[in-house]
Amino acid sequence: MPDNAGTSIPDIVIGRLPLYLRALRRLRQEDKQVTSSHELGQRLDISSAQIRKDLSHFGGFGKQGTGYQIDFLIEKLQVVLKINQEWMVVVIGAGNLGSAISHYRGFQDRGFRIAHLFDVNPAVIGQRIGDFVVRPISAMSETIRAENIKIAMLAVPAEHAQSVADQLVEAGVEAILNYAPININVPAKVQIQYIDPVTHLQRMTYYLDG
Amino acid sequence: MPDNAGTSIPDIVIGRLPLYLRALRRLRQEDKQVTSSHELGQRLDISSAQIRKDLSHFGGFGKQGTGYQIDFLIEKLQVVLKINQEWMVVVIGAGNLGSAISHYRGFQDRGFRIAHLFDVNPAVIGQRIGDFVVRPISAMSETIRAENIKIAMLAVPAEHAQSVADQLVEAGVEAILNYAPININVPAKVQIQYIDPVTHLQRMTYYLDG
DNA sequence: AACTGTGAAGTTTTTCACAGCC
DNA sequence: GGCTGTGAAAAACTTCACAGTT
Repeated sequence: MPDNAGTSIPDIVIGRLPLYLRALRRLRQEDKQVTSSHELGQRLDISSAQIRKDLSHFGGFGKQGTGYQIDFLIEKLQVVLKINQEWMVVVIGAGNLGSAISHYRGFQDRGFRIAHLFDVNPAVIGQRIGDFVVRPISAMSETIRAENIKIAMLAVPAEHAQSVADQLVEAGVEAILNYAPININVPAKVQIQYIDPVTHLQRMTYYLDG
Repeated sequence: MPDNAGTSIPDIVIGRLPLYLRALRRLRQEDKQVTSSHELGQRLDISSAQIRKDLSHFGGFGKQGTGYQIDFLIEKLQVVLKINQEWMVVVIGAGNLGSAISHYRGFQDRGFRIAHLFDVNPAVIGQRIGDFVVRPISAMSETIRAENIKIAMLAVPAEHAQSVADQLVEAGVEAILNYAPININVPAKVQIQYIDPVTHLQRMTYYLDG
């Protein structure tokens, strides 16, 4: 759980902002200038009251009778989420998953740039994957420290996830996106998020008949 | 939102069960036989009361004074989640992401088997990716119907996600795991879950300084 | 002694509903 | 007329705390 001591804004609200942002950018792509809590809500399957209340935590971004200026709201949300800047990210693990992450072009225009790709396997170190040359994990801590990198994506086998995470934290990383299907423990000040497709699938099968 | 009309068990509870299951399997790997709500909670960063209450929705799986038999609880949770069977899954999109998904070996022992991999691009149709030969998307609906497949993983570009999802639903798919960074609309009876790494990253940057 | 299962209490989150503005 | 922002009400969720069991 994120440390909310200083602010009063619920984490669950923060978690919805990226969804609003994604939908807003989509609307802009469709050449819309203005939207409403109702329209956004319909797209996201979230009530309009919810959206208005969430946004109201950060100031009055809308206009009565009119709605929200899409460009303006995008800008504001980017500032709130601190993605009105580009964050450098490292990827650990150059297997199938790390490789797919490294090839993905969708980070760049949403606030993130992959700076390095590390792996422990001598067979892949030095090889080119996407725009990166795989670097040895032995150089990881030093690089992270030298470049003041705060965010890591972890795509190593489950059995190594905890120890690599420990190294990342020790090197100064403050946010980890863990793709390994295992819980890892980090200090409270370090942010952690998980991506495990199987948990999503298992959540859905509950509702299927069969 | 899943349709909870019939049952009274909150979706948020269902969403935690896969996490319990994952942790339990880990404990078993460590050769433990028995655990407690306290031990599980510590690993998952969830309160022990929460875990006990969640599990109590499905019956008394534990023993006072002792805790939970790990094998027994795993079995019970698998039945609750309906993964005491193997679900066939199709993957749509054979790009970097679809390819990584198709190579991933972690589905099999958690209740899912990839049956087919589809793509629209003639250049990749017929090619081998992992254990699969990429099939044309034109054959998708018929195959899904013929094999009574209920689950799909969607790894196509955002601009095609909605139309492919429509086809999937039309063909009888009842659960979609969408990797495209866009919201899609499906009938209420169809389950949908999203995987978008960027939303996770954006949620974490809010808490970083800088 | 250790731990579960659970009502009751407490907290958080969502929805309602409407005053106020464009 | 349409829409936001927001207190107040309602609903959902989590934690407490303890009786009961092994």
